[in-house]
Amino acid sequence: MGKSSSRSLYQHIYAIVREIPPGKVSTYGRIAQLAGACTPRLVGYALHALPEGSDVPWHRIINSRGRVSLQEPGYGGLQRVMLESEGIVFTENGMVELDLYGWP
DNA sequence: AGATTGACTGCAT
DNA sequence: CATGCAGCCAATC
Repeated sequence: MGKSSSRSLYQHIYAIVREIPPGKVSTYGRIAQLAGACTPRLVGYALHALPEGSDVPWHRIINSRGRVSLQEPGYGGLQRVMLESEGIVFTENGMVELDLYGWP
C-alpha cells in the first residue's frame, strides 16, 4: 500500500478538497466518496480541524441540500462571502444550486 | 475501554 | 422546498 494510507484520512480528504476548482462547490458526501471515507461526517470533522491559512478551500464544501452547514455564524457568513467572490450566486433562500456549481 | 458527539445523508412526512 | 428520524464512522473525553 502507498504511504498515503499511512497518513490520516484527513490528509486524504484535504487532497480531494484541494482539487475543487474555483467557482465550483462540492458536498461532504461527494468528498467522502472520492476520498474513500464512507462517512460524510469525517469530512466535516476534517474540515473543522483544519487550521487557518491552510491551502484547503474548505469554503467550497456544503451539504447535500446546497446550504452552508457551518454552525458558527461568523465562519458561515465568511464562507458565503468567499463563494460569492468566486462567482457563485446564492438563491434568496441562501442556497447554492448544486446542479450549476456541483463538482465533479 | 465505553460513551458521547459531530461543518452529514437519505427517506418519509 | 422544509422538517424530523435514524444510521454511520472516527475522534475525543
